[in-house]
Amino acid sequence: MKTSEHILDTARRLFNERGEASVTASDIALELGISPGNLHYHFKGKASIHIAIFAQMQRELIVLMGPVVQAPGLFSGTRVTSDIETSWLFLTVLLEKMFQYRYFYDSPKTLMVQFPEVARGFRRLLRMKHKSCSSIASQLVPGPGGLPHPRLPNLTEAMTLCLSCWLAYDPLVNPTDPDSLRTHRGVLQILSHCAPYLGDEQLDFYRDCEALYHQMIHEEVTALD
Amino acid sequence: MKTSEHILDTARRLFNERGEASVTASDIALELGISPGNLHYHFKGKASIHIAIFAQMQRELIVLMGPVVQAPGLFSGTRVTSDIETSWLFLTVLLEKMFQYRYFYDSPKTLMVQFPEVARGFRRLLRMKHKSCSSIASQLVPGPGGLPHPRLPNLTEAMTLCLSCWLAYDPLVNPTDPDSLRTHRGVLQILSHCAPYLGDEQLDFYRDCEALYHQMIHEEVTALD
DNA sequence: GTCTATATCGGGATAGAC
DNA sequence: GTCTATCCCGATATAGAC
Repeated sequence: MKTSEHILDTARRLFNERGEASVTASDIALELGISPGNLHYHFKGKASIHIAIFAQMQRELIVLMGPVVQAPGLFSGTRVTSDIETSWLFLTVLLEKMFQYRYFYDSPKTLMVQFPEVARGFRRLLRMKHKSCSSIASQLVPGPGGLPHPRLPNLTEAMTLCLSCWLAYDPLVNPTDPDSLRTHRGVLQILSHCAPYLGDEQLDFYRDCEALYHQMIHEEVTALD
Repeated sequence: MKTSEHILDTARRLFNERGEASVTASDIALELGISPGNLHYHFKGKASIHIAIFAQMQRELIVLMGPVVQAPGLFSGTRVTSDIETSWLFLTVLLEKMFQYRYFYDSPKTLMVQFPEVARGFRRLLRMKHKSCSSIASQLVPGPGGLPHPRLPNLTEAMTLCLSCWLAYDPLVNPTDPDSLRTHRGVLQILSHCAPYLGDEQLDFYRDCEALYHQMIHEEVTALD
């Protein structure tokens, strides 16, 4: 593995753990066991590290969401339950990937004001998240007579907001929860917006997920004892 | 008006406009037309300014939410429509107050990791927001036979998330919107979570609000022409 | 309370040897 | 590619006159 990749990995980890603002270039070098001068040889300051990490995140998220955005038919399974199962899996993978870059979602503004290309990229990702949520919602909540449900725009907006802000919000409410629980609860919270409209079969699956979640909480509590 | 109050006002304005991270103590002094030395006489660095501004926000938000949190009966009007009207007004005032301190909601983590007292205060405010949303939701969405609605916890959580994150999220989607529109849309978005459960009379009021919102957008567009 | 001038400190950038 | 050593600069803190 190349040094430059090591640098990006370590930087991302420190940003996630300690908060972007309180990590200096020297901190990253120290953690890696290389000299600040050497780090500067690979990346000219924190700025270029941020650009590189964001580009990495953008590539990986586009790989995930691209198919869904371009072909909404991906979510058109034949069985009723396949819709919500597929949505559940998709959101889990998406949220886990975002979690790897969670420092960014703590304060998107900070990096967006500094780097225009990050701002553009983030808006693009946000549009893709919006389309992904729209895809999910229109599959799970069909309108009357094949038409879109009248509340679909509102529903999509709420789900996109939840998807975008979950990683910043949940740690404030539940600071000590383990990562897997956080992701799982996030997916549930996003899907819960569709709950009032779900049919019986879909609702069963949703309730299975909820039960699984409560079971995870229980295991977590007993593990702490 | 005392100099120290001027300092807090100017600091808050600059933080909101340019982002907290990119405003230095000297910037604040320059904007006020006083010397950096004089500013340092009143507040020992940016840190104590942040503490003071947060304390101010906390006081004002507690004044707003205190009555609602302590006496949920505040929202128990006799007319059906009074519930949603009162909720609409309450959320509007609350969101407008939060808007005055919006720089904080762009990156709560940043200040929370630096100052433990801010972290504690913010969690307290978050719990009050949660209770406020719970109050609103339980009024608008009564369960069967006087019991709480089975989906009330989920609904409350979604509304609290929306209330907490709106000021950070909406500017990313609609960067150029005027402030009043942003607040109004935020209130609508929070209340929209209750829409699937609203009765006819309440739904009428909600639709009136939506119509008003679309009218505001139209006026905004024509004003730009 | 307010100013000017100066000191300090830390992160980031650079030079040159290996 | 990597190191050590040094320089630079911006933000903050301090000293002392008015």
